[in-house]
Amino acid sequence: MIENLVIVESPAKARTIEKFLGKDFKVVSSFGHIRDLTKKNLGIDITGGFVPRYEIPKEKIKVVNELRKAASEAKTIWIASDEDREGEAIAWHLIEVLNLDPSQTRRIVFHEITKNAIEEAIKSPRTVDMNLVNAQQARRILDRLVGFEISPVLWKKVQPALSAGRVQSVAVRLIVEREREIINFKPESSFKVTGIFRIITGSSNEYIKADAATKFNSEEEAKRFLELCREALFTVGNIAVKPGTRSPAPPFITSTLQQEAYRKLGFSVSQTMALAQKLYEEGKITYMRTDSTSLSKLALSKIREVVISEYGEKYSKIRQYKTTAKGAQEAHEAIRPAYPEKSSITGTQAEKRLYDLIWKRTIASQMADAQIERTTVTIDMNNSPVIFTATGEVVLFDGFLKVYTESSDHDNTEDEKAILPPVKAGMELYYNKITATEKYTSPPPRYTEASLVKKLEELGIGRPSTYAPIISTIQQRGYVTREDRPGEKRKITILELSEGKISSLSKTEIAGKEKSKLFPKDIGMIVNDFLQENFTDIIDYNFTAEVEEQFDRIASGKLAYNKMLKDFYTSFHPAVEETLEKKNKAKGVRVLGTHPETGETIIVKMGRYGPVIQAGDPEKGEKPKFASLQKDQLMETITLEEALKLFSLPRTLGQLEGDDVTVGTGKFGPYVRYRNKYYSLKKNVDDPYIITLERAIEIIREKDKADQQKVIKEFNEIRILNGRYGPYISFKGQNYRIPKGKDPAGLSEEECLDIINKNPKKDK
DNA sequence: CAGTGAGCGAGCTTCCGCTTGACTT
Repeated sequence: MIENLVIVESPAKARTIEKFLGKDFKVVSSFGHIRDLTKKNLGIDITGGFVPRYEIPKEKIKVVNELRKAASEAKTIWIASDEDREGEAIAWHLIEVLNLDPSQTRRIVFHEITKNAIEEAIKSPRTVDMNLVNAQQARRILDRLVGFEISPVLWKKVQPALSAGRVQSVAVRLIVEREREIINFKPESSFKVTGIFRIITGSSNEYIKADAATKFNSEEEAKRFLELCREALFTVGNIAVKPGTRSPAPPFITSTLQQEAYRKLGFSVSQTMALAQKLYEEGKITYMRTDSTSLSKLALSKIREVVISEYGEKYSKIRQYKTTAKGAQEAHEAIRPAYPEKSSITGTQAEKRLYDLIWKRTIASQMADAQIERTTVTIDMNNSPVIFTATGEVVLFDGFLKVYTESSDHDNTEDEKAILPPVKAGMELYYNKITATEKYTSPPPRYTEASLVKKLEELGIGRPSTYAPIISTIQQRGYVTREDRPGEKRKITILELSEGKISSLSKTEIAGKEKSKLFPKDIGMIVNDFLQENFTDIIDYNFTAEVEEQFDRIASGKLAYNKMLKDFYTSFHPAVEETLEKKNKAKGVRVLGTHPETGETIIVKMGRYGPVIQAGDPEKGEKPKFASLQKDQLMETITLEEALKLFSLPRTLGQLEGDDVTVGTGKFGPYVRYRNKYYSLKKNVDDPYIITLERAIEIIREKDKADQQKVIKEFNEIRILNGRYGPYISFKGQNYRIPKGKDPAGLSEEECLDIINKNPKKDK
């Protein structure tokens, strides 16, 4: 018999708490929720008043059995799940499932994991808050209704295996709408003028870099201005010195950690979370799924000690940050080092770097403001109203900047903060060089995983535990893809005034180059438009915020959960029925034009295997021809010209030793085909539309040569090959590893068979 | 590895939010 059993959500938390509580307490973990709506069907009795039907998922049966056993052996049971909506529901499910006797069950919560806080919590137990539980049930049921009623509509009206939901559909919408803004964006160019001026101070020359405050719309205007500059007398006008301060960013929460780890370390959202999980389990950082920026009292005083001993008293400033995230539940502390005095840890390189980031951010958050002096100098011209301005920045006191500066999403390479030379008003300046550079306006940026999380958080959509899964779901469904794009070359003109001469040169720059950005795919755009048309309210950016308000009213006992659900359902469900009944299948059909030779109508649509262009209308008795779109083409932007080009493949280039050499493009990109063998074209080198027979033969010869070297030995169906990871055995489409210490070239057929039989093949 | 785009129908797919392991290569 155990005296006390404490149940928490996380096993790592259980381990920590057990240390504080002495031998009368046993601490176990529920591993999150233990019960959920039935998986196979809707799991809700709608006519009975939105009564949920719960079941214990298969993977949770073992945990539940262990909890049952532990509970039956304990005198008093303390349920210490998180103090938020989900945590309260977990507590209630535990009581129900374990059939706990209320007289020997206590609900407790603690806000920080310290001996003191836990002992305090145990002194003041309470009962389960059923209003809060009902708010969670309403949330759960609403999400199930939306997901399980709309998804089947998509299976019927768009494509099988698609999905829709309160959160994922909005995430997709953000990406689709951003892409459309980019598609419709028309870049405009103007000329930005920058001068390097010389001042004479004593015997030496010093230089000052300044930008003209006016931009010029055309090359002619820019040139005329440079002509003025050639003749102008430049003098220092105004000198304005402004003191300023900068304050540190608050400690990390899940979303800001994901953003900074992406910006500073290049980690993906899921990578960051996996690393943070590891650090948490090893007791190196506090819990990594949190929406609260607050730090415990104990942590604050520890951090203060670290700041003072490392940097001195005047660098220290205690700050408590207010949590600003919409819908934050604040069940945990901010993400911080468990032991702030440890500025580094042992572990992999990635773990060390993430820890370092968390440590710096936490320490900096408790440091003094930086004191800055910003100087703006204007330079006047005697023959033009245009002024030049130069700004310089001097850090008078670095404060938190000594440790950490937050990064931004936009690369501000131009924003260098120089120190200005000593100038006085009225001083004469001489130009050294003045350039007018053509600059294009840029479209709004595509989302990265991390900036999408930021946006979702601003909208109050999704939770710290779901940001990473949302991103993988919308990619798995094929709605969006994370990709690099090479960008396109663009010509720009630069005018330069130097030593009285104006010269013009043209340069190329790369525009629209992208790395690891989220792009919508055709099916994502079709589903988005379909939802927009038929379920406008659900994918409204404010939908979550509105239902959250109602959940809050349920939590405070002002609204009955089934009343809320009934009101929602009576307006939602008819839209489902009506869409099923009246709407045609959404294929995203768009007419591109007519074929210039045959006169057939060319359309683009979503086919069974992906987006296709189609020439000819079967309803007019024409036999349609099809061609798949290329990976980088969108149904929304493909032109007639590009579409016609797609029909030109596959084509025959000519003959090699009496057999045809053809070129086409397939599932894995462009290829050359010869005697039933495929040869991939080199990426970014060969183009299937313009490749010559000579080049194709070169590719064939190269690959054949490589393949010959690939085969080490051959016995009937057994082949010993050289692969990417070294030699291996290939037999009937299965690959087998050669045991260490064996010479691949020296293997006999029997030895090979032996290896094959010892490694039974798996069905996949 | 590299094709496919007729139509029918059975049986399957799906949500969000809590939490960590199992499986090998």
